Amino acid sequence: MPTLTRKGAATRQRILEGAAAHIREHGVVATTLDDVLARTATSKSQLFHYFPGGREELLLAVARFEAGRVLEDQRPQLGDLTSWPAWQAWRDRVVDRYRRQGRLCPLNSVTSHLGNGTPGAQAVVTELLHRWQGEIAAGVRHMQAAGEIDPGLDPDRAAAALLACIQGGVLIQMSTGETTHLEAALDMGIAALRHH
Amino acid sequence: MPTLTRKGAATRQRILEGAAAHIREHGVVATTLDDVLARTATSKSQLFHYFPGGREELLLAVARFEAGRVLEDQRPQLGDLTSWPAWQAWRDRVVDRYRRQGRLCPLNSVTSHLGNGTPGAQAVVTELLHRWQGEIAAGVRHMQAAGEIDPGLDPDRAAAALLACIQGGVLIQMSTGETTHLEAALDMGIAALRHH
DNA sequence: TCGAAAATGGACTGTCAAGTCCAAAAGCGC
DNA sequence: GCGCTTTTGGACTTGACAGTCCATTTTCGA
Repeated sequence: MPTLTRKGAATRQRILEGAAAHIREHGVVATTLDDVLARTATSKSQLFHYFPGGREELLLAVARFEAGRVLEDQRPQLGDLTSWPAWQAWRDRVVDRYRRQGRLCPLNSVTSHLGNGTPGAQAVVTELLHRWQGEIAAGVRHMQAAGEIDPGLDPDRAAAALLACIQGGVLIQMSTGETTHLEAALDMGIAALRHH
Repeated sequence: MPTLTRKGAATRQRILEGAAAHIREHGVVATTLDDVLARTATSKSQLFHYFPGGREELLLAVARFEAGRVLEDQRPQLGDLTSWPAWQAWRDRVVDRYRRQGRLCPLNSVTSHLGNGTPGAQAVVTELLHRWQGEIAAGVRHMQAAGEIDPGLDPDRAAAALLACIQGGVLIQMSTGETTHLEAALDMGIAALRHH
């Protein structure tokens, strides 16, 4: 593994971001290496220099890149679920994020194309889900400590359910283009926390 | 469109089911027309005779085929959500169905590969979702009529939320292999109906 | 400034799979 | 059984795209 010079690192990053952008716009299936090359003004040898594993390695890198954005896009609300208005603000932020994103979910797209069973893809997704669920659970615990949520509720299980609500809502949005299901599911999930 | 003889219809069906089976086992990406031909003991000309649109038309047909199974696999419980034990039985059936299916969701796989925006794919999925949600909503209404659910609850919105719970739970199962999220989300969704 | 290591350009190859074509066989209404 | 339509076999064409290779240029530490 050769050490990267400043220029090399920049090129690698350019390829990665270009690939991510192209995938976000056109989907994985319609993204060839040549597309990425053209868009980023790089050559084949560069791509294979920085991603020796070729297409597969590049896709995995894109998956990691996109996974990193998911939680960041929910900041700072996700880390501050300390009051009911804060939960509502987070809910709005999530809905807004996915409404903006539109019908394409790059992460889902990439990982399902890579095969969900692939070790690499699986690692990226499960780690994201795990952290996501952990942050929600932390919010639940905080509300429990504040006496706002029944202490008998299992925070992890509740967070798991809420996470599924989001995933399902987004998945449905992929097909319908509407965020109504996402909103309904999130509202129901949060309401369930309050009235357990 | 030539009229199909008995033999022709059988061949067409054989190709369709063979393609669906191969996709369920190996995923869309790893399914070529030649694979399908080999498995179904047919020739190229036959495939293009019955599916003039080629691969794309075949995939769409597979999507329709798989979509048709989804609700059928939830019978008879889905059509009979008339008591809390019945809801529980349905919940168990859904969990069981997806546990059996394992990590591959043929429908999701096919449609996301076809592109969720494609008119054909979109029609198949939205119609399935619509009918699914309708059946759940009918169950909610029935329980409302029986005085078991708060009549102030919007049945369609509740059904939308519950549907999102399922979709999200299944999506997470694709990556993790576990049905814990699906179970947690369904339980929460049904509990929300009771305690609204 | 010099030389090794890294970065780059781009032509070239090989593979694989979708889709075409035509001639031969089988089915079906009469 | 006759003739028209449907069905079938399978070779062939075409195109696309991942991945390879090597010569050349640039970077960067000593």
